[in-house]
Amino acid sequence: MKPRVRFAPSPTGYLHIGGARTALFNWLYARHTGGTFVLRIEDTDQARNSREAVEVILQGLRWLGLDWDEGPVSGDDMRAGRGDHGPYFQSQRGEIYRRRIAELRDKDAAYEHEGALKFRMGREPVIIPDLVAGDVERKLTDREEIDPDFVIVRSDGQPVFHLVNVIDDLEMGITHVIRGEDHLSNTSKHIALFRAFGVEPPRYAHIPLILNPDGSKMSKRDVGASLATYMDGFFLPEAVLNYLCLLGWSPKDDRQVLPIAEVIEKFDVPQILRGNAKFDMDKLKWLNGEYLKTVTAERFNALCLRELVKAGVATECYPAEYVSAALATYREKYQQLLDQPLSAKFYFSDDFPIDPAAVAEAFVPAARPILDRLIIELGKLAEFTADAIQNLYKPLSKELGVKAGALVLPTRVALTGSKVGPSLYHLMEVLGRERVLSRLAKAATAIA
RNA sequence: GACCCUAUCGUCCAGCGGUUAGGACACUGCCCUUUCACGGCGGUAACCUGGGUUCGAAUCCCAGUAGGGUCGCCA
Repeated sequence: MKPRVRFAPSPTGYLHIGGARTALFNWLYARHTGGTFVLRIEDTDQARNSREAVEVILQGLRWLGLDWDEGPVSGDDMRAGRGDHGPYFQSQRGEIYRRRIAELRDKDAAYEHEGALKFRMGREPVIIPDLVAGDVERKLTDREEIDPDFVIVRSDGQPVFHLVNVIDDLEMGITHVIRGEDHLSNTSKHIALFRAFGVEPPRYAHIPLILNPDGSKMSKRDVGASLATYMDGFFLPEAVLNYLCLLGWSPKDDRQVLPIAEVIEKFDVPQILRGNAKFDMDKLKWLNGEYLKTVTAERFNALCLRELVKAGVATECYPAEYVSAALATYREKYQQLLDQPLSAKFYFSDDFPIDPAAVAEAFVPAARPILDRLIIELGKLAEFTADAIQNLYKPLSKELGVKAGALVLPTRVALTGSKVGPSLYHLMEVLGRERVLSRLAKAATAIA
């Protein structure tokens, strides 16, 4: 029988990075085994539910490329969905729950207590055969020792998580439950529930949690906790996915950059690591950079443009070829554009930020004759290309008996307002002779 | 308080009885270079502690310690 796995998030309005990894591991296992990946929305908590919150989850999974075989297709139409084990929203499965609750009552596995319905839990330790942690013997805690039974239907008639989760997994024919380790202790309850229904529980695999760098639990407000951070930021989904694969799983061959197809091929549940992992944004960024190197100019430009728009740099009045040529000079130094998007403004406006320290260092009196000479020579250049400009600067510095930096620095500061930036000769070619000459002239005048 | 999981460089992983304990990120030295990057070549840095088992333990067992999780009419 082919495995059937599921990702069952609660629509809270954001997709947690840990949740994304849980989805990833389920997806990987399904794809590795040729099984089925089911998406089920656990929206029993009416208070924090909305179509938008469901959309956040669907869009997050789609962004990562984690396609599901069964489940909702949109948050708007909760009736529509792929698969024949629906509905895939718990809020629409009331009838199923009622039937199963009646079954437990009939079997005397549950009883009423203060308006609620409680499940008769055994007192013996439960063996949880976990694919990651091994056989776990779960004994009762001291509080459970007093009363091992637990509520499965609230006094307001709403069934609780433990119950609906088990019923859904049972009805949907889930064979492997791959979920966060925070559920490990509760699994004894789930196993007991399955047995009460007269069904063997699925196989369980509890994966370790993702922690903050300081070791604390990663929660909503922590840096990098929400997938939106990456979707809205300068990140490639394949890089995020790759990083997540490396957190708690390893290809065993010391490689870091792995195509997802290869991960699918190698992935298996028993190889998942047992310990929690701390989130390392630096490594994710490095990995992102590795992927960025291989991406098409179109995708790269789209990311850059989004950052420029955020920073208020208008590019729309420039020809597409110009914008694209300008962004190309940031290809190998995207980090700079990211950290300081305004530093790229010199391409799109004469009113760009100017670093006073750079001006003080570059526009010394000795720079005046150099700039004047450069203006003349650049004006005479037959072709205003990076190569031609470079071939002008090098000999000229020799002729003037100064280091190349003596020409380069004033030029760079005059053109960009900064000491750092893309390759000077290339950015000059992109900027074009007219803009270059006018900015150099302005700088030369300022020195005098 | 009880129960459960975990424990190799700062971080993520490799190691599964005998290794100079390996790779990556980060940090750092040198080279390349018009700046900043990229890249290339190096460097610093780890087996939590204490008992066992064994000729021999990072590797197996136990305890302690530490970190995380769970014990809800939250999911």
